[in-house]
Amino acid sequence: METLSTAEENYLKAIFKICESEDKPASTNAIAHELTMTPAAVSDMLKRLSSKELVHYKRHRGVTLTDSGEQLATALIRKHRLWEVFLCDVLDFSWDEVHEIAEQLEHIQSDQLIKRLDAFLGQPKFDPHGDPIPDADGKFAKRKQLQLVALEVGEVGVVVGVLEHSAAFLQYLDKMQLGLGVQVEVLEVYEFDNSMRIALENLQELTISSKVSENLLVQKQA
Amino acid sequence: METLSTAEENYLKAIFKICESEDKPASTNAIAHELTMTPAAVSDMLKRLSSKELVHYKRHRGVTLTDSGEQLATALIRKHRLWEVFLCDVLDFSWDEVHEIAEQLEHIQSDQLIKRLDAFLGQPKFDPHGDPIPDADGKFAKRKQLQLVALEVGEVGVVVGVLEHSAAFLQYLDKMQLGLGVQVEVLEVYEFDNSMRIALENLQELTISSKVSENLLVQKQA
DNA sequence: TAATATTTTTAAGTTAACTTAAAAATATTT
DNA sequence: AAATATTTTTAAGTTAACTTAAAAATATTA
Repeated sequence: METLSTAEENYLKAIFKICESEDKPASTNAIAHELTMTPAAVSDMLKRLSSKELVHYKRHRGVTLTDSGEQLATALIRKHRLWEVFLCDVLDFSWDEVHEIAEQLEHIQSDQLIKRLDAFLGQPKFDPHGDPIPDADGKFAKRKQLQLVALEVGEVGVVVGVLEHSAAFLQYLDKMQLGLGVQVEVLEVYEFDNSMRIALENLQELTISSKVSENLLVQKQA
Repeated sequence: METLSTAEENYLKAIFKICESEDKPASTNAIAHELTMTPAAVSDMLKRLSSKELVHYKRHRGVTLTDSGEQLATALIRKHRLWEVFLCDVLDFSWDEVHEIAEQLEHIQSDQLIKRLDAFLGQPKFDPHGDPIPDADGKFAKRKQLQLVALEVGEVGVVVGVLEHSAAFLQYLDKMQLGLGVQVEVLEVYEFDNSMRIALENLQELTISSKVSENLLVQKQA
Protein backbone atom coordinates (compact mmCIF):
# COMPACT_ATOMS: atom_id res chain seq x y z
CA MET A 1 0.00 0.00 0.00
CA GLU A 2 1.38 3.35 -1.07
CA THR A 3 1.69 5.98 1.57
CA LEU A 4 -1.13 8.41 2.26
CA SER A 5 -1.08 12.17 1.90
CA THR A 6 -1.44 14.39 4.92
CA ALA A 7 -4.89 15.36 3.68
CA GLU A 8 -6.00 11.74 3.42
CA GLU A 9 -4.65 11.02 6.87
CA ASN A 10 -6.57 13.93 8.32
CA TYR A 11 -9.79 12.63 6.84
CA LEU A 12 -9.23 9.20 8.36
CA LYS A 13 -8.67 10.75 11.75
CA ALA A 14 -11.76 12.92 11.44
CA ILE A 15 -13.93 9.98 10.41
CA PHE A 16 -12.57 7.87 13.23
CA LYS A 17 -13.26 10.58 15.76
CA ILE A 18 -16.80 11.19 14.58
CA CYS A 19 -17.73 7.52 14.30
CA GLU A 20 -16.30 6.86 17.73
CA SER A 21 -18.09 9.67 19.50
CA GLU A 22 -21.44 9.33 17.72
CA ASP A 23 -21.27 5.59 17.25
CA LYS A 24 -22.70 5.73 13.73
CA PRO A 25 -21.46 6.54 10.22
CA ALA A 26 -19.86 9.97 9.83
CA SER A 27 -21.89 12.40 7.74
CA THR A 28 -20.36 14.52 5.03
CA ASN A 29 -21.32 17.63 6.95
CA ALA A 30 -19.81 16.41 10.20
CA ILE A 31 -16.50 15.66 8.50
CA ALA A 32 -16.54 19.02 6.73
CA HIS A 33 -17.15 20.73 10.03
CA GLU A 34 -14.44 18.76 11.82
CA LEU A 35 -11.88 19.67 9.15
CA THR A 36 -13.28 23.17 8.47
CA MET A 37 -13.85 22.47 4.82
CA THR A 38 -16.81 22.52 2.48
CA PRO A 39 -19.01 19.43 2.18
CA ALA A 40 -18.17 19.36 -1.53
CA ALA A 41 -14.51 18.82 -0.75
CA VAL A 42 -15.46 15.98 1.55
CA SER A 43 -17.63 14.27 -1.05
CA ASP A 44 -14.70 14.54 -3.40
CA MET A 45 -12.24 12.98 -0.98
CA LEU A 46 -14.62 10.23 0.14
CA LYS A 47 -14.60 8.85 -3.38
CA ARG A 48 -10.82 8.70 -3.34
CA LEU A 49 -10.68 7.07 0.09
CA SER A 50 -13.34 4.63 -1.00
CA SER A 51 -11.44 3.61 -4.11
CA LYS A 52 -8.45 2.93 -1.87
CA GLU A 53 -10.73 0.82 0.32
CA LEU A 54 -10.09 2.90 3.39
CA VAL A 55 -13.76 3.71 3.95
CA HIS A 56 -17.16 2.10 3.37
CA TYR A 57 -19.03 4.71 1.43
CA LYS A 58 -22.43 4.68 -0.20
CA ARG A 59 -23.71 7.96 -1.57
CA HIS A 60 -25.91 9.81 0.91
CA ARG A 61 -25.38 7.19 3.63
CA GLY A 62 -22.32 8.49 5.46
CA VAL A 63 -19.02 6.68 5.86
CA THR A 64 -17.30 4.31 8.21
CA LEU A 65 -13.70 3.18 8.16
CA THR A 66 -12.72 -0.19 6.75
CA ASP A 67 -10.42 -2.36 8.81
CA SER A 68 -7.36 -0.99 7.05
CA GLY A 69 -8.69 2.55 7.35
CA GLU A 70 -9.21 2.07 11.07
CA GLN A 71 -5.76 0.61 11.47
CA LEU A 72 -4.25 3.66 9.83
CA ALA A 73 -6.39 6.02 11.91
CA THR A 74 -5.39 4.43 15.20
CA ALA A 75 -1.75 4.43 14.13
CA LEU A 76 -2.09 8.18 13.60
CA ILE A 77 -3.66 8.65 17.00
CA ARG A 78 -0.86 6.60 18.49
CA LYS A 79 1.74 8.79 16.82
CA HIS A 80 -0.02 11.98 17.83
CA ARG A 81 -0.28 11.00 21.47
CA LEU A 82 3.24 9.64 21.74
CA TRP A 83 4.57 12.91 20.35
CA GLU A 84 2.46 14.80 22.89
CA VAL A 85 4.07 12.80 25.67
CA PHE A 86 7.47 13.59 24.21
CA LEU A 87 6.72 17.28 24.01
CA CYS A 88 5.46 17.48 27.58
CA ASP A 89 7.70 15.02 29.37
CA VAL A 90 10.93 15.55 27.48
CA LEU A 91 10.77 19.06 26.07
CA ASP A 92 8.75 20.50 28.91
CA PHE A 93 5.86 21.94 26.95
CA SER A 94 2.62 22.44 28.84
CA TRP A 95 -0.44 20.40 27.95
CA ASP A 96 -2.16 23.29 26.23
CA GLU A 97 0.72 23.83 23.78
CA VAL A 98 1.30 20.41 22.35
CA HIS A 99 -1.68 19.69 20.15
CA GLU A 100 -0.76 21.78 17.09
CA ILE A 101 2.80 20.56 17.06
CA ALA A 102 1.76 16.93 17.44
CA GLU A 103 -0.72 17.55 14.62
CA GLN A 104 2.30 18.03 12.37
CA LEU A 105 4.54 15.39 13.89
CA GLU A 106 1.92 12.66 13.55
CA HIS A 107 2.38 12.72 9.77
CA ILE A 108 6.07 11.82 9.85
CA GLN A 109 6.41 8.45 8.15
CA SER A 110 8.75 6.05 9.89
CA ASP A 111 7.73 2.96 11.79
CA GLN A 112 11.17 2.73 13.31
CA LEU A 113 10.87 6.25 14.64
CA ILE A 114 7.66 5.50 16.49
CA LYS A 115 8.94 2.21 17.79
CA ARG A 116 12.01 3.90 19.23
CA LEU A 117 10.16 6.93 20.49
CA ASP A 118 7.73 4.66 22.32
CA ALA A 119 10.60 2.73 23.90
CA PHE A 120 12.41 5.92 24.85
CA LEU A 121 9.30 7.27 26.54
CA GLY A 122 8.79 4.03 28.45
CA GLN A 123 5.72 2.83 26.52
CA PRO A 124 3.32 5.34 28.02
CA LYS A 125 -0.33 4.28 28.07
CA PHE A 126 -1.86 7.75 28.31
CA ASP A 127 -1.04 11.12 26.80
CA PRO A 128 -0.70 14.41 28.75
CA HIS A 129 -4.47 14.94 28.61
CA GLY A 130 -5.19 11.49 29.92
CA ASP A 131 -6.24 10.12 26.53
CA PRO A 132 -5.26 6.49 26.01
CA ILE A 133 -2.44 5.73 23.58
CA PRO A 134 -3.29 2.76 21.37
CA ASP A 135 -0.62 0.08 21.36
CA ALA A 136 1.19 -1.01 18.20
CA ASP A 137 -1.79 -3.24 17.35
CA GLY A 138 -4.25 -0.40 17.71
CA LYS A 139 -5.69 -1.51 21.05
CA PHE A 140 -6.75 1.26 23.43
CA ALA A 141 -6.34 0.86 27.18
CA LYS A 142 -9.72 0.87 28.92
CA ARG A 143 -10.29 2.60 32.22
CA LYS A 144 -13.41 2.90 34.38
CA GLN A 145 -13.81 6.62 34.24
CA LEU A 146 -16.79 8.92 34.42
CA GLN A 147 -17.58 12.59 34.14
CA LEU A 148 -17.12 14.52 37.35
CA VAL A 149 -20.69 15.73 36.93
CA ALA A 150 -21.84 12.16 37.57
CA LEU A 151 -20.43 12.05 41.08
CA GLU A 152 -22.82 12.43 44.02
CA VAL A 153 -22.24 14.73 46.94
CA GLY A 154 -19.68 13.16 49.25
CA GLU A 155 -18.06 11.05 46.56
CA VAL A 156 -14.38 11.33 45.77
CA GLY A 157 -12.59 10.99 42.43
CA VAL A 158 -9.21 11.47 40.85
CA VAL A 159 -8.94 13.52 37.67
CA VAL A 160 -7.77 11.25 34.84
CA GLY A 161 -8.78 13.06 31.69
CA VAL A 162 -10.66 15.78 29.86
CA LEU A 163 -13.36 15.73 27.21
CA GLU A 164 -12.61 19.23 25.99
CA HIS A 165 -9.08 19.90 24.72
CA SER A 166 -9.08 23.63 24.04
CA ALA A 167 -6.11 25.59 25.33
CA ALA A 168 -8.55 27.86 27.17
CA PHE A 169 -10.01 24.99 29.15
CA LEU A 170 -6.63 23.44 29.89
CA GLN A 171 -5.27 26.76 31.07
CA TYR A 172 -8.30 27.23 33.28
CA LEU A 173 -7.64 23.84 34.85
CA ASP A 174 -4.00 24.78 35.44
CA LYS A 175 -5.07 27.94 37.18
CA MET A 176 -7.49 26.01 39.37
CA GLN A 177 -4.87 23.33 40.05
CA LEU A 178 -7.22 20.78 38.57
CA GLY A 179 -4.63 18.82 36.62
CA LEU A 180 -4.40 15.07 36.06
CA GLY A 181 -3.97 13.07 39.24
CA VAL A 182 -5.64 15.59 41.50
CA GLN A 183 -8.16 14.19 43.96
CA VAL A 184 -11.47 15.99 44.28
CA GLU A 185 -14.42 15.54 46.61
CA VAL A 186 -17.90 16.75 45.73
CA LEU A 187 -19.12 18.96 48.55
CA GLU A 188 -22.36 20.27 47.13
CA VAL A 189 -24.31 20.52 43.90
CA TYR A 190 -26.49 23.53 43.18
CA GLU A 191 -29.33 22.21 41.11
CA PHE A 192 -30.18 25.69 39.86
CA ASP A 193 -27.41 25.55 37.26
CA ASN A 194 -25.81 22.25 38.20
CA SER A 195 -22.66 24.02 39.35
CA MET A 196 -20.63 22.18 41.92
CA ARG A 197 -18.60 22.93 44.99
CA ILE A 198 -15.58 20.68 45.31
CA ALA A 199 -12.63 20.23 47.63
CA LEU A 200 -9.15 19.52 46.31
CA GLU A 201 -6.66 17.33 48.10
CA ASN A 202 -4.76 20.46 49.14
CA LEU A 203 -7.91 21.38 51.11
CA GLN A 204 -8.69 24.24 48.77
CA GLU A 205 -12.37 24.54 47.89
CA LEU A 206 -13.78 25.87 44.67
CA THR A 207 -16.94 26.15 42.69
CA ILE A 208 -17.03 24.97 39.10
CA SER A 209 -19.67 25.29 36.44
CA SER A 210 -21.39 22.29 34.91
CA LYS A 211 -19.44 23.00 31.74
CA VAL A 212 -16.32 22.18 33.72
CA SER A 213 -17.66 19.15 35.61
CA GLU A 214 -19.01 17.72 32.36
CA ASN A 215 -15.63 17.95 30.71
CA LEU A 216 -13.57 16.49 33.51
CA LEU A 217 -13.11 12.74 33.69
CA VAL A 218 -12.49 11.14 37.05
CA GLN A 219 -11.92 7.73 38.49
CA LYS A 220 -14.20 7.16 41.45
CA GLN A 221 -12.38 6.36 44.69
CA ALA A 222 -13.59 3.67 47.04
CA MET B 1 5.59 36.47 5.88
CA GLU B 2 3.29 33.52 5.33
CA THR B 3 4.72 30.09 5.88
CA LEU B 4 6.39 28.20 3.04
CA SER B 5 5.33 24.89 1.55
CA THR B 6 7.53 21.84 1.87
CA ALA B 7 8.27 22.11 -1.84
CA GLU B 8 9.40 25.71 -1.53
CA GLU B 9 11.55 24.84 1.45
CA ASN B 10 13.22 22.05 -0.49
CA TYR B 11 14.08 24.44 -3.29
CA LEU B 12 15.68 26.87 -0.86
CA LYS B 13 17.80 24.11 0.62
CA ALA B 14 18.85 22.87 -2.81
CA ILE B 15 19.81 26.35 -3.96
CA PHE B 16 21.73 26.97 -0.76
CA LYS B 17 23.62 23.71 -1.14
CA ILE B 18 24.55 24.32 -4.76
CA CYS B 19 25.58 27.94 -4.29
CA GLU B 20 27.65 27.01 -1.27
CA SER B 21 29.52 24.17 -2.93
CA GLU B 22 30.04 25.82 -6.32
CA ASP B 23 30.28 29.36 -5.05
CA LYS B 24 28.24 30.81 -7.88
CA PRO B 25 24.56 31.09 -8.83
CA ALA B 26 22.66 27.79 -9.01
CA SER B 27 21.64 26.77 -12.52
CA THR B 28 18.17 25.51 -13.32
CA ASN B 29 19.66 22.18 -14.34
CA ALA B 30 21.65 21.79 -11.15
CA ILE B 31 18.59 22.43 -9.02
CA ALA B 32 16.53 20.03 -11.11
CA HIS B 33 19.18 17.39 -10.67
CA GLU B 34 19.48 17.97 -6.94
CA LEU B 35 15.73 17.60 -6.47
CA THR B 36 15.26 14.96 -9.19
CA MET B 37 12.79 17.05 -11.10
CA THR B 38 12.54 18.46 -14.59
CA PRO B 39 14.13 21.82 -15.37
CA ALA B 40 10.71 23.05 -16.42
CA ALA B 41 9.39 22.52 -12.90
CA VAL B 42 12.34 24.46 -11.56
CA SER B 43 11.79 27.41 -13.90
CA ASP B 44 8.21 27.43 -12.74
CA MET B 45 9.10 27.46 -9.06
CA LEU B 46 11.87 30.04 -9.44
CA LYS B 47 9.30 32.57 -10.55
CA ARG B 48 7.25 31.93 -7.44
CA LEU B 49 10.26 32.13 -5.14
CA SER B 50 11.37 35.29 -6.89
CA SER B 51 7.99 36.96 -6.44
CA LYS B 52 8.26 36.14 -2.74
CA GLU B 53 11.71 37.75 -2.77
CA LEU B 54 13.41 34.59 -1.57
CA VAL B 55 15.76 34.41 -4.56
CA HIS B 56 17.52 36.75 -6.96
CA TYR B 57 16.48 35.48 -10.35
CA LYS B 58 17.08 36.79 -13.82
CA ARG B 59 16.02 34.58 -16.72
CA HIS B 60 18.88 32.43 -17.99
CA ARG B 61 21.31 33.69 -15.33
CA GLY B 62 20.82 31.21 -12.49
CA VAL B 63 19.65 32.06 -8.97
CA THR B 64 21.05 33.00 -5.62
CA LEU B 65 19.24 33.32 -2.33
CA THR B 66 18.21 36.69 -0.97
CA ASP B 67 19.00 37.45 2.63
CA SER B 68 15.62 36.23 3.77
CA GLY B 69 15.92 33.17 1.53
CA GLU B 70 19.26 32.36 3.04
CA GLN B 71 17.94 32.82 6.55
CA LEU B 72 15.17 30.36 5.86
CA ALA B 73 17.57 27.90 4.26
CA THR B 74 19.98 27.93 7.19
CA ALA B 75 17.07 27.59 9.60
CA LEU B 76 16.09 24.44 7.71
CA ILE B 77 19.61 23.08 7.88
CA ARG B 78 19.64 23.85 11.57
CA LYS B 79 16.42 21.95 12.08
CA HIS B 80 17.57 19.03 9.96
CA ARG B 81 20.83 18.63 11.83
CA LEU B 82 19.34 19.07 15.28
CA TRP B 83 16.83 16.34 14.50
CA GLU B 84 19.67 14.11 13.32
CA VAL B 85 21.40 14.59 16.65
CA PHE B 86 18.16 13.74 18.41
CA LEU B 87 17.68 10.60 16.36
CA CYS B 88 21.23 9.37 16.96
CA ASP B 89 21.89 10.50 20.50
CA VAL B 90 18.46 10.07 22.01
CA LEU B 91 16.70 7.43 19.94
CA ASP B 92 19.83 5.47 19.12
CA PHE B 93 19.60 5.47 15.35
CA SER B 94 22.83 4.95 13.46
CA TRP B 95 24.25 7.76 11.33
CA ASP B 96 23.27 6.09 8.08
CA GLU B 97 19.57 5.92 9.03
CA VAL B 98 18.78 9.46 10.07
CA HIS B 99 18.84 11.49 6.89
CA GLU B 100 15.45 10.53 5.44
CA ILE B 101 13.65 10.94 8.73
CA ALA B 102 15.27 14.31 9.40
CA GLU B 103 14.28 15.28 5.86
CA GLN B 104 10.68 15.06 7.05
CA LEU B 105 11.16 16.46 10.53
CA GLU B 106 12.90 19.59 9.27
CA HIS B 107 9.60 20.82 7.84
CA ILE B 108 7.77 20.87 11.16
CA GLN B 109 6.91 24.49 11.86
CA SER B 110 7.46 25.57 15.45
CA ASP B 111 10.16 27.89 16.65
CA GLN B 112 9.50 26.86 20.22
CA LEU B 113 10.03 23.23 19.33
CA ILE B 114 13.46 23.87 17.88
CA LYS B 115 14.45 26.12 20.72
CA ARG B 116 13.54 23.47 23.26
CA LEU B 117 14.99 20.62 21.25
CA ASP B 118 18.28 22.49 20.98
CA ALA B 119 18.34 23.11 24.73
CA PHE B 120 17.44 19.49 25.50
CA LEU B 121 20.28 18.26 23.28
CA GLY B 122 22.74 20.62 24.95
CA GLN B 123 23.15 23.01 22.03
CA PRO B 124 25.20 20.68 19.87
CA LYS B 125 27.50 22.35 17.35
CA PHE B 126 27.86 19.39 14.96
CA ASP B 127 25.52 16.72 13.70
CA PRO B 128 26.23 12.95 13.70
CA HIS B 129 28.12 13.26 10.40
CA GLY B 130 30.27 16.08 11.70
CA ASP B 131 28.43 18.76 9.76
CA PRO B 132 28.18 22.06 11.62
CA ILE B 133 24.80 23.07 13.02
CA PRO B 134 24.10 26.75 12.37
CA ASP B 135 23.11 28.66 15.50
CA ALA B 136 19.79 30.44 15.86
CA ASP B 137 21.23 33.37 13.87
CA GLY B 138 22.35 31.15 11.02
CA LYS B 139 26.06 31.22 11.86
CA PHE B 140 28.01 28.05 11.12
CA ALA B 141 30.84 26.94 13.37
CA LYS B 142 34.15 26.96 11.49
CA ARG B 143 36.78 24.29 11.99
CA LYS B 144 40.22 23.84 10.45
CA GLN B 145 39.61 20.59 8.70
CA LEU B 146 40.99 18.99 5.58
CA GLN B 147 40.48 15.91 3.47
CA LEU B 148 42.37 12.87 4.68
CA VAL B 149 43.83 12.62 1.19
CA ALA B 150 45.72 15.86 1.88
CA LEU B 151 47.74 14.40 4.74
CA GLU B 152 51.38 13.43 4.11
CA VAL B 153 52.91 10.14 5.13
CA GLY B 154 53.60 10.23 8.86
CA GLU B 155 50.97 12.81 9.63
CA VAL B 156 48.15 12.14 12.07
CA GLY B 157 44.57 13.33 12.02
CA VAL B 158 41.26 12.83 13.78
CA VAL B 159 38.18 12.08 11.71
CA VAL B 160 35.73 14.95 12.11
CA GLY B 161 33.43 14.68 9.13
CA VAL B 162 32.47 13.25 5.76
CA LEU B 163 31.92 14.80 2.36
CA GLU B 164 29.81 11.93 1.09
CA HIS B 165 26.65 11.10 3.06
CA SER B 166 25.36 7.95 1.36
CA ALA B 167 24.31 5.10 3.63
CA ALA B 168 26.71 2.83 1.74
CA PHE B 169 29.71 5.02 2.56
CA LEU B 170 28.68 5.48 6.17
CA GLN B 171 28.18 1.76 6.62
CA TYR B 172 31.58 1.11 5.08
CA LEU B 173 33.12 3.49 7.60
CA ASP B 174 31.33 1.71 10.44
CA LYS B 175 32.70 -1.60 9.27
CA MET B 176 36.23 -0.19 9.11
CA GLN B 177 35.80 1.48 12.51
CA LEU B 178 36.46 4.81 10.86
CA GLY B 179 33.82 6.81 12.69
CA LEU B 180 34.00 10.38 13.97
CA GLY B 181 36.68 10.94 16.57
CA VAL B 182 38.94 8.14 15.43
CA GLN B 183 42.62 9.02 15.13
CA VAL B 184 44.41 7.89 11.96
CA GLU B 185 48.05 8.01 10.91
CA VAL B 186 49.07 7.90 7.26
CA LEU B 187 51.57 5.08 6.84
CA GLU B 188 52.02 5.03 3.12
CA VAL B 189 50.51 6.41 -0.09
CA TYR B 190 50.59 4.34 -3.28
CA GLU B 191 50.84 6.86 -6.04
CA PHE B 192 49.65 4.34 -8.60
CA ASP B 193 46.00 4.88 -7.58
CA ASN B 194 46.49 7.23 -4.65
CA SER B 195 45.23 4.58 -2.25
CA MET B 196 46.48 4.91 1.29
CA ARG B 197 47.61 2.71 4.09
CA ILE B 198 46.59 4.04 7.48
CA ALA B 199 46.85 3.03 11.11
CA LEU B 200 43.96 3.47 13.51
CA GLU B 201 44.39 4.32 17.15
CA ASN B 202 43.50 0.74 18.02
CA LEU B 203 46.69 -0.24 16.15
CA GLN B 204 44.69 -1.82 13.36
CA GLU B 205 46.05 -1.05 9.89
CA LEU B 206 44.02 -0.78 6.73
CA THR B 207 44.21 0.30 3.13
CA ILE B 208 41.63 2.72 1.79
CA SER B 209 40.94 3.93 -1.74
CA SER B 210 41.31 7.55 -2.74
CA LYS B 211 37.54 7.69 -2.98
CA VAL B 212 37.50 7.11 0.77
CA SER B 213 40.36 9.43 1.72
CA GLU B 214 38.83 12.19 -0.40
CA ASN B 215 35.54 11.93 1.41
CA LEU B 216 36.89 11.82 4.94
CA LEU B 217 37.53 15.08 6.77
CA VAL B 218 40.18 15.18 9.46
CA GLN B 219 41.68 17.62 11.85
CA LYS B 220 45.47 17.50 11.68
CA GLN B 221 47.17 16.68 15.00
CA ALA B 222 50.29 18.47 16.14
C1' DT C 1 -48.37 13.19 1.67
C1' DA C 2 -47.22 17.42 -0.22
C1' DA C 3 -44.33 21.34 0.71
C1' DT C 4 -40.30 22.87 2.57
C1' DA C 5 -35.84 22.53 4.51
C1' DT C 6 -31.55 20.29 4.87
C1' DT C 7 -27.89 17.49 3.33
C1' DT C 8 -25.21 15.62 -0.16
C1' DT C 9 -23.50 15.32 -4.60
C1' DT C 10 -22.19 16.93 -9.06
C1' DA C 11 -20.32 20.39 -12.05
C1' DA C 12 -17.19 23.80 -13.09
C1' DG C 13 -13.34 26.50 -11.71
C1' DT C 14 -8.77 27.44 -8.96
C1' DT C 15 -4.03 26.76 -7.29
C1' DA C 16 0.42 24.46 -6.40
C1' DA C 17 3.45 21.57 -8.19
C1' DC C 18 4.55 18.72 -11.19
C1' DT C 19 5.00 16.50 -16.43
C1' DT C 20 6.26 16.37 -21.71
C1' DA C 21 7.15 18.75 -25.85
C1' DA C 22 8.41 22.71 -28.39
C1' DA C 23 10.60 27.22 -28.70
C1' DA C 24 14.06 30.42 -27.44
C1' DA C 25 18.31 31.77 -25.46
C1' DT C 26 23.00 30.92 -24.47
C1' DA C 27 27.47 28.19 -25.13
C1' DT C 28 30.65 25.57 -27.62
C1' DT C 29 33.04 23.92 -31.46
C1' DT C 30 34.92 24.13 -35.91
C1' DA D 1 31.22 33.96 -37.05
C1' DA D 2 28.37 30.21 -38.44
C1' DA D 3 26.80 25.75 -37.13
C1' DT D 4 25.79 22.85 -33.57
C1' DA D 5 24.91 21.58 -28.95
C1' DT D 6 23.23 22.63 -24.53
C1' DT D 7 20.46 24.95 -21.29
C1' DT D 8 16.51 27.38 -20.06
C1' DT D 9 12.04 28.92 -20.69
C1' DT D 10 7.39 28.80 -22.29
C1' DA D 11 3.24 26.37 -23.45
C1' DA D 12 -0.02 23.02 -22.68
C1' DG D 13 -1.60 19.25 -19.94
C1' DT D 14 -2.12 16.47 -15.33
C1' DT D 15 -3.29 15.53 -10.46
C1' DA D 16 -4.61 16.43 -5.64
C1' DA D 17 -7.16 19.12 -3.00
C1' DC D 18 -9.61 22.59 -2.50
C1' DT D 19 -13.63 26.42 -3.78
C1' DT D 20 -18.56 28.22 -5.17
C1' DA D 21 -22.86 27.41 -7.27
C1' DA D 22 -26.39 24.48 -8.89
C1' DA D 23 -28.79 20.09 -8.91
C1' DA D 24 -30.37 16.04 -6.69
C1' DA D 25 -31.44 13.26 -2.82
C1' DT D 26 -33.09 12.76 1.73
C1' DA D 27 -35.55 14.61 5.98
C1' DT D 28 -38.79 17.32 8.32
C1' DT D 29 -42.93 19.60 9.05
C1' DA D 30 -47.44 21.17 8.35
